[in-house]
Amino acid sequence: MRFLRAHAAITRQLNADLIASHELTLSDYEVLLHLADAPERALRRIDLADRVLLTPSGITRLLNGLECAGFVERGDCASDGRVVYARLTEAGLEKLREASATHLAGVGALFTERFSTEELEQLGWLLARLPAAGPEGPACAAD
Amino acid sequence: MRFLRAHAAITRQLNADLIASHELTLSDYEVLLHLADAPERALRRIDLADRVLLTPSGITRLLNGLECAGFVERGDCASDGRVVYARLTEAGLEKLREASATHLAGVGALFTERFSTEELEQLGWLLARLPAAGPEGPACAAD
DNA sequence: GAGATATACTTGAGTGGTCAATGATATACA
DNA sequence: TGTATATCATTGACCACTCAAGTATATCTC
Repeated sequence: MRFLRAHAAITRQLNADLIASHELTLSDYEVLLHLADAPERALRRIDLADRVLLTPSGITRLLNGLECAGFVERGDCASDGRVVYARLTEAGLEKLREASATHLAGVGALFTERFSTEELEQLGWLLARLPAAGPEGPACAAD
Repeated sequence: MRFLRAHAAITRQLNADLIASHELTLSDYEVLLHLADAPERALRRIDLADRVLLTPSGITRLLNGLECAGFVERGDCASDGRVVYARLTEAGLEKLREASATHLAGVGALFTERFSTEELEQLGWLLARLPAAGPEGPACAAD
């Protein structure tokens, strides 16, 4: 209960901050982040879906927005005609850099300034035992 | 990051379980739970909004569904003409009882069986320091 | 007691996402 | 080689929710 409330409140907050300052959804941000971290700055849509916990159709629609804004571009795969890569553009990388300032400040206010290093470690350790918390993604150190 | 992922995955899971077995959203469930715990089993809509972290309009629409299903009824307030109470009906209480079996089993699988009592305490203690985690609500012990 | 201001709720329009169905390609195997 | 099955992506229909605006009632202050 408290866990659920806590998260809900936090995501809202971070999301609102991001939208207010950069017109980017928290999901948008996460997608950009994962792309920036991937080899060639490109990822198959389905892998993206896995990483940000969205359905494939959610990813399609989200990427429509980012492509339209010029932050991400589509790319075909030579060896598999079914896949369509999402590749981060220079503009997207730039946008991510700007947005990360906001986001990291928000995260800082919520976590870093609120807990000691040991507490953060403890928290991370506990949460890692939840299913689907999955392997480390980019920027885990900060969150 | 991990925190956000963990929560997102968990809420989805619990929500899906609840919908599959009782056609109830996780928010619906939380509303019923708060009502059951309130004096007279009734709450002002705005208080409900605070407790389940939804906007007033979200509550209005959610309650439309629950009223339509007969789980909640509207009630005027004698001393303040603006407020409309949401009161849990017998059917609603019954529904809550059924649903809580599912929900608590889900929570159990995710938390209770995964952490020791001390760890749960630790987790609760850490999370309580997050903003908006707010005061204890009903059933906090289990979550 | 008459505004001005604040509070409780609802509504219309829009958003971010889901699910189920579809099309296209890839893989496995008789 | 051809058919069955699985996988990747997209689309249409829908849902839960938000925001901004509107209505109605309450409270405060002069």
